[in-house]
Amino acid sequence: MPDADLTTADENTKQGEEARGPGRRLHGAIAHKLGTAILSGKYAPGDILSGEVAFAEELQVSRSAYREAIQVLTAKGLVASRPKAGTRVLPRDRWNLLDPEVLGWAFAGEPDIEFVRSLFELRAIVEPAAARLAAQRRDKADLKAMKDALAAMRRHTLTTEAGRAADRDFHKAILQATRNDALLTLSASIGAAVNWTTQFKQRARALPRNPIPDHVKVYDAIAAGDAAAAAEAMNVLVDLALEDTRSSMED
Amino acid sequence: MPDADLTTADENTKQGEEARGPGRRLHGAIAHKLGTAILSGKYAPGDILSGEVAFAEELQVSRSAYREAIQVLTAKGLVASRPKAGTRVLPRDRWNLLDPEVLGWAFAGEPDIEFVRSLFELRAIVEPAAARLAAQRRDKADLKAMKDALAAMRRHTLTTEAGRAADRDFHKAILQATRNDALLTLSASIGAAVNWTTQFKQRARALPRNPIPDHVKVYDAIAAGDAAAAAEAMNVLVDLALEDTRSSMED
DNA sequence: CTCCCTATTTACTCCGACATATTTCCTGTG
DNA sequence: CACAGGAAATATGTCGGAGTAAATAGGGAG
Repeated sequence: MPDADLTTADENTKQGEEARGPGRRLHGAIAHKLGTAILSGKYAPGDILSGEVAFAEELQVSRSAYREAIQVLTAKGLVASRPKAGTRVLPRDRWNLLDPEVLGWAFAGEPDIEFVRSLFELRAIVEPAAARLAAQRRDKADLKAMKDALAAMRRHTLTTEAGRAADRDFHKAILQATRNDALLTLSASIGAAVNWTTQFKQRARALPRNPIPDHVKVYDAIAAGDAAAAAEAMNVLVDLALEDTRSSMED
Repeated sequence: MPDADLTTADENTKQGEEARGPGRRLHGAIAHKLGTAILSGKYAPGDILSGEVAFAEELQVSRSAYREAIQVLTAKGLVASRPKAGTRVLPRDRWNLLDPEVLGWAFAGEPDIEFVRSLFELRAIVEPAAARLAAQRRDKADLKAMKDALAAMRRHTLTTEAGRAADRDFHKAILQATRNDALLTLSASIGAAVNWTTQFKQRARALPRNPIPDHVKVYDAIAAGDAAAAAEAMNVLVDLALEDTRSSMED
């Protein structure tokens, strides 16, 4: 049972607009709290969060707020509610792990290293193929977006937030060039995951090598329309990230 | 604006448990209605669904029900609500297209053929790589699950629902053998999409070729632990589906 | 004539109570 | 002793109202 009160919910009412924090609404804060609890394993699949009124009292909020939070969790496939039976945590394979918010919850506490590995493995599968398609379908605007992102990466290093944002922009530009909405959505999730990992572990040694030349190789191949070279160049990039993840697993 | 009343919501109260219909709850029905409206383009990104009370009256439901529905849409990244500004439809790149429910909404009306193509393209990228991993990591239980699914596919043909379910089970067993939760979640979405397409267009000519031998080749390669052969065999499978999608685009 | 400050309108957010459906337990019968 | 039917208990689903934050429009000053 959650013993902590919801004093953390007070902060979100203060910060106004587009905060990325625990949730800018009351029910958002509750969803964050419950979501992290589920993702961290505090509530295992099959457990029932019985007692709508009990939880509402526990969290010092009205039943409506608690109910809206449950609605969010239900929408993401984490729980399912049935009258009398209570709210049950669904099995993992029903969870929508690719949801950016769920990803945030997964990385809020101690992220499961196996899950991080699976995400980078997925990235290693998708991005080279995306680079291949981008090489075939990119237009001038796409190339300009990639070029701008590269320039920004050179100005700021990857140790700064601006530099990491430029890195994300570069990959996003590639995904946009694929003219594939499903891929684009997927990349948004993966990008968020990568962002969370870098934010979680601020390890300085994470950049053992200058990433710019590898990125330039990807760009050149896409600009030249060489699909095979683009896929191979991107393969080098993501394999480096995958290796980095594997090495950090041994810590 | 939605002119139809929500009499369709009555049916969901009757059917009890795990119905796959428009929504087994009232707010679920509203979310379905609004979700399909957004996915079909009836409400374009940037449009505001202003008037909580107006919509609630329009739909003949209470504000709470409408509000819960909006909460679901918000959780899936389709809309964002702010005081005074109203509820605004977010740009497409914020949408969680991989959410099974969103996929259902996309296929509820006239599915966008470009989007269907992008989904099958994603499948063509992911599944061969998944087969490769499965060949390296599968154990006896995985192989048994695949074998059982194959047997079920032989018993029922793909023209029946049971046969298609067996097909999904086969692919799911492969994805489970990858030991990759992110891939598994993704395959659930893709499987739902494939299911929706077959359900949407009941074209008899969609099966020009006996799919069993191709599936057996995938199974044999995975059982043998031959990663390259597994990837190639799966490639044949998904390329056939992709070609089928492309040909149906010309209708 | 333009810019800034203020007040009003507007629409979302939160709250507490009522109605309803379902599960479980108990009792009676075969 | 086992099974079926009914009643009670409990959680979910629904409803209308009050509070609050924000955007727009209007007025005043520069």
